[in-house]
Amino acid sequence: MAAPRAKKPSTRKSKAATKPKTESRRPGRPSGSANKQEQRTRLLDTAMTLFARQGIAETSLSEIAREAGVTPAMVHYYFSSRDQLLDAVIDERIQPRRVALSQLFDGNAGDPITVITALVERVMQSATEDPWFPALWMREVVSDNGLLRQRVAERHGHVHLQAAINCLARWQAEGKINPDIEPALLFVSIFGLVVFPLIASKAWNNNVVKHKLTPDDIARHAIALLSHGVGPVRSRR
Amino acid sequence: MAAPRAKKPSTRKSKAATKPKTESRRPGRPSGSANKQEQRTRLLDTAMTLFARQGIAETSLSEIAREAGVTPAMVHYYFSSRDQLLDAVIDERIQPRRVALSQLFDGNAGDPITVITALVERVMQSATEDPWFPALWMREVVSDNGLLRQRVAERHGHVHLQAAINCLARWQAEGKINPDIEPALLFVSIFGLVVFPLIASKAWNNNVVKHKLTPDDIARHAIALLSHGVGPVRSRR
Amino acid sequence: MAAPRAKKPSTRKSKAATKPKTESRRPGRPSGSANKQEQRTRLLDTAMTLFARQGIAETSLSEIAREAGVTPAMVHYYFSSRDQLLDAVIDERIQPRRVALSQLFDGNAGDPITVITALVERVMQSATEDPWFPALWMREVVSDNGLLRQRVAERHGHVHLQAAINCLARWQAEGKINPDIEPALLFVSIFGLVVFPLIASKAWNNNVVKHKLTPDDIARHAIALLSHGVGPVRSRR
Amino acid sequence: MAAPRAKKPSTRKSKAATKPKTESRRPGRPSGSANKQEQRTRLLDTAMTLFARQGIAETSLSEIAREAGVTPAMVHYYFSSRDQLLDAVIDERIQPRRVALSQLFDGNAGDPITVITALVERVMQSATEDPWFPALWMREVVSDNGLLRQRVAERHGHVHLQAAINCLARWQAEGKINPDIEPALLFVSIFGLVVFPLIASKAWNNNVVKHKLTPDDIARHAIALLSHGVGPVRSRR
DNA sequence: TATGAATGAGTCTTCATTCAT
DNA sequence: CATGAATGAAGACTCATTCAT
Repeated sequence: MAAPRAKKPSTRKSKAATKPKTESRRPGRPSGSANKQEQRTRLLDTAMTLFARQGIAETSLSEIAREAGVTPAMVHYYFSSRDQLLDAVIDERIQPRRVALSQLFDGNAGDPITVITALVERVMQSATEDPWFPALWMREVVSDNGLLRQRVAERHGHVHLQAAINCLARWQAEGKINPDIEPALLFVSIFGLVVFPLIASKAWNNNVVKHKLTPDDIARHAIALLSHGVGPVRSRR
Repeated sequence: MAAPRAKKPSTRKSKAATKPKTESRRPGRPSGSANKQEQRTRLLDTAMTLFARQGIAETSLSEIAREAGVTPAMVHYYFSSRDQLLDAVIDERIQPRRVALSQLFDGNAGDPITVITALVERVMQSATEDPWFPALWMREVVSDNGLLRQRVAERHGHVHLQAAINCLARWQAEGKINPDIEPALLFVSIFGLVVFPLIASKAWNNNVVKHKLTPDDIARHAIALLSHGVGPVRSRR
Repeated sequence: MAAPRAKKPSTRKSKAATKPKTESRRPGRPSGSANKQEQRTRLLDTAMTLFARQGIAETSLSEIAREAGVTPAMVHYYFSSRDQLLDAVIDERIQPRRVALSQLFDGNAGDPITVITALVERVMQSATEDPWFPALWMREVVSDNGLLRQRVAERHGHVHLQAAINCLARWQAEGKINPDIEPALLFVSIFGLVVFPLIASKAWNNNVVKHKLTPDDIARHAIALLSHGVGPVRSRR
Repeated sequence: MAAPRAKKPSTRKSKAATKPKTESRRPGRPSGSANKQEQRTRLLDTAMTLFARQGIAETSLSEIAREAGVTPAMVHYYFSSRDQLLDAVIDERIQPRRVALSQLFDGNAGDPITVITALVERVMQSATEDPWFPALWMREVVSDNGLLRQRVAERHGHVHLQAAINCLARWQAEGKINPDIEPALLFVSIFGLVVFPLIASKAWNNNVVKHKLTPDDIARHAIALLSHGVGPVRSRR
């Protein structure tokens, strides 16, 4: 019935170091007595943060409750079960982003590079707005056995994705895209080209690489790669 | 001390559907009395399979034991603890692959495209040889909070990766690589360009895309993208 | 972190014979719905009883739960861990008694014999009031490797004991106490002179000794020994 | 079936600090290939040491094996079971001492004080010869729920003790002993008067008491108390 | 004679979930 | 509306013990 989660992750994972310990409010009478909807949102936010920080399976409801300063029973009260909490995560946080990203291809005006550049930037922006975005997406949404992957597909299918792919395929048919490229994979490739480096570089700074890589560096890198491949830029036309 | 793992994942996850249930041998006096090393290898293999299929946190030692047809106590006998099992996974399965992949850049002879193509093919080959490779790598090794990420870094650092990056940087300095590309990210980008589509396409077939994508399709796609970007191929030279 | 305890003691130990099996209430919805503090106290009482009856290491949390008619998880609910249960035992049962006994020397009025007699009687009384007192004290509090010894010292030190010793030393300086006696040892000697015989005689009756020794017999014995030593009473003055 | 023992005592007990880590021989081919009897004796010695250091329930057979530099299976080989190891401990280490101590009263010549003094000294000597003596005796042999108490009684009864008590009773009848003293308790009182202080003072030095108490101090204290009680020495004769 | 491999039973602990209040 | 109390189920781990070699 319940969704997987793990023991207190007393692993060597850099948790202690990572966790900024948001001054976990002690339970008790809610200070502002926020209305139900606000409270729910707050809990969901807390969940997203912890899910991204430690992984979904590694985060218990008690942990979420503690971090949000409420009782574990209250998390249940608001979401009925762990399972439904995950559904809420998907419906209210994941799916809207999926739609927003795919929609860039909707008014399939413009040339590929423009739209793709926009996509890269939109992804980058998402990552900046919601700190949970890259980690959670990569590990739980697109990973093969990610805890949300199957659920996302079951609940919302791939309609928007399909539309984007169709657009790419049309472009390819029109000769605007390298024919060796597989349109269905292109969308996810673009995505990977942003998220993968974003995450990989996170733990590196001052170690593997000398200077800290900014989101802009990563976006530029992705766009460069997508625009011309690895090779040096050839003379235009 | 112990690494995270999850309760019996009785989630909606398509587990039941996914699990091919390899006719889990019932425990009992060992039939073949394999020697200790073989037995250990068998257990490690089982662990890799389950870790890739369900995720590490979602796989209990009992599950591994059951799947391998031994008692849970025996898993302990061979690995002493969950923690050390993960260390074994890293030292004996993950790290060798990390090294092998990076080493392609060692004799940094040849031009970028050749080496990169070789890398793509080697990754593809790894994925074919070891079914656990893509899923485990993506979710546990490179994901931000992957259960192996930190541990891999702690145990083995990034020496080989560094060497590969240096090679790429040299090429860039020699004008063989697009200057807008970030060498440090390139390696992981190449990787992502294979693994991401590999995984993403897995659940799609007959759904998002009409024809089943073969490993070759994916490799061709990746190489095309890396060679020239999305744009149509320009006149050679 | 966890404190030692032992496997089901299915030894030859006379356990089965000894255990009066207090009609272990079956778990289930609480009949009387005692408030939390009462419940906690009841559990602590059960723990003290079993700890005294079998030893601390030999008593598992499940055993305590069973005896108290609750689930093992509930013992955790009330004490969080085996370790903290032991801390509760010390803080709420052991230390108060330590203080009470030492305090007899506080208003150091009166002559040695009077105070010492009072001490003997107070110890005797403790043993009568709390059946767990002698056994637990001897085996776990004062024994060299008793499971509580170190913990008691760490949590509460020896302040009161020190005060009592100071009082004894003062009396000795005033010539009221045999100069060959070591004041620091006297306190524990008195204690031992009551507890040791109390415990030793417990299993003897009708065996080593013909008539059952009452607490009074033991107290008289201890006081006689402390007052004049083994020798026959010499002419007064 | 098995006798109680505990988990790896990862308690706060000062183990780490206490354990002198006798350079635990690694298992392997026995160096000297000692004959069976010697080997057995060595194992028993190791067991006594650990039992005294940590308690019986807290010492696993593996621990004994490790400390002795043999395999756990070998401990079994030599003693057949945990239970029988305890029996060996009793028959070969405990009981001989019990007899030796009681025998002091055998040739009931001499006056009480002389014999009692001899007893105190013999106990003291035992404690010096065998480091395990005081701790083990107090916690496992005489404590109410000591793991050896019942077993000792079952295996060897109290014959010698009885003889000693008879001797004391006779002396009392002859007016050589304070009539308020209970002869049956006197023996154990004498014992307690040495062992109790011996153990209690162990952890104190430089803390509760300023100067380190030597065995001689303790013996003198015990004899003083036994000879004249706490009061100042009255005019001799 | 000795031991490596294996296991069953039992420990502490954590969690999602329920329910009466 | 919220929660304190309680529990069943499961997980990692440890140990004494067996047995084939």
